[in-house]
Amino acid sequence: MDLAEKLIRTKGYNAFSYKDISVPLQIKNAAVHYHFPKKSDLGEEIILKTRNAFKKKYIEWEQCLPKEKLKNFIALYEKNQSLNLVCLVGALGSSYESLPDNMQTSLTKMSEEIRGWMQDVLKEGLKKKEFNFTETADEKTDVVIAALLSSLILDKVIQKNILKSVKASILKSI
Amino acid sequence: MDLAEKLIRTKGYNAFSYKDISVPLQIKNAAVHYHFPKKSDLGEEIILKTRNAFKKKYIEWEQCLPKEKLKNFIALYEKNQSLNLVCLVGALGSSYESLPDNMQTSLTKMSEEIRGWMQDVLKEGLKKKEFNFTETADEKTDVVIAALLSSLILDKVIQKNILKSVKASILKSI
DNA sequence: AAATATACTTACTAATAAGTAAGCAAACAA
DNA sequence: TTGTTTGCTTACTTATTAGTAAGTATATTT
Repeated sequence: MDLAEKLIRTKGYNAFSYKDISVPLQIKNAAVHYHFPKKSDLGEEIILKTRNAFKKKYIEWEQCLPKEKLKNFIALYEKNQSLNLVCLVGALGSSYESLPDNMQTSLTKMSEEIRGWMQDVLKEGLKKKEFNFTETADEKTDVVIAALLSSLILDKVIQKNILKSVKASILKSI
Repeated sequence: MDLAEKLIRTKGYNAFSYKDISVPLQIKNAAVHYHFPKKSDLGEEIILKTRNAFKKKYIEWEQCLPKEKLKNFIALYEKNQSLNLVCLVGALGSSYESLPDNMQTSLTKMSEEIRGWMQDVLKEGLKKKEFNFTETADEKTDVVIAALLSSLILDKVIQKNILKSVKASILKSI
């Protein structure tokens, strides 16, 4: 699953095959099919795994102040950047129409959960006067999650540290 | 080319084949190969076409004030949204590693051009006191282009009007 | 009028893809 | 100790993919 996830997040879901997993692991193609009968089963499991990992994180951060939560969230992207990986939503979402139904559904649910969490963080920060941006929390949420998502893509394409700028801009404007 | 572009921007480069072009056009597979011997030739041509279209646009906007230029740029994304298409950089960039060399190169060049243009617009707006954000123009550039890019992806995944929020947030914070 | 270029079609090839059915060895449970 | 489950392998099938070689009809140029 780790290998498959890395492949999805560098080459995309449609550009990797079970051979890309079986060869490095020195097993046969059919062994992969034993664990994940269909490629979409593997794809869905990876989404669920990522979603659970995020859930674990934000439970861990529950006692943090909003600004700290936001910084922790950005740190997740910095981790991805250091591993040269785009985020899963970006990797899969850009070819949403080509995804099997079960993957579309679980990707949508995960994305909604992340967005909902960020809305809560920004609202809490506004209430606690830790933040004082002029937009509504919902509007700000969408710029923040959108900008972070793309920054990992643009990092690769432009080969500049886009995430660094995005982080600076978010923290200054919040 | 229009058909191929649409396929790339809905399903991704690796999820479409020449059959997806030849069948609707009622021609044979080999006819497509006659015009674009390799799939990567077609891919590159689409990038160059998009780049030229953008160049034409920003030359058209040369006399506009910075804020107007920014609004025109956002309107490009609104157009894409209405057609249910993600932008080309998002569609291709998220699977950058899987792209043929010639496509990587031309995608990078186009993205740099867009980013450079936006940097100029924001610097000009700052100088003319039309904008007064606290970040540097270079930092703000990266949030703006990143947020717009993702908004079209997230629109599909979350099925909410993310671009609308992003637009509102950008215009309020600038 | 002859030569040539254009835009295909027909008919393939070689490679790779996802997926399956049947068999087998080792671990484990009754 | 016998039976069953687990985790594979072997050996396929079927479909699709990118790409090509050779031929053909229609224009266009010389």
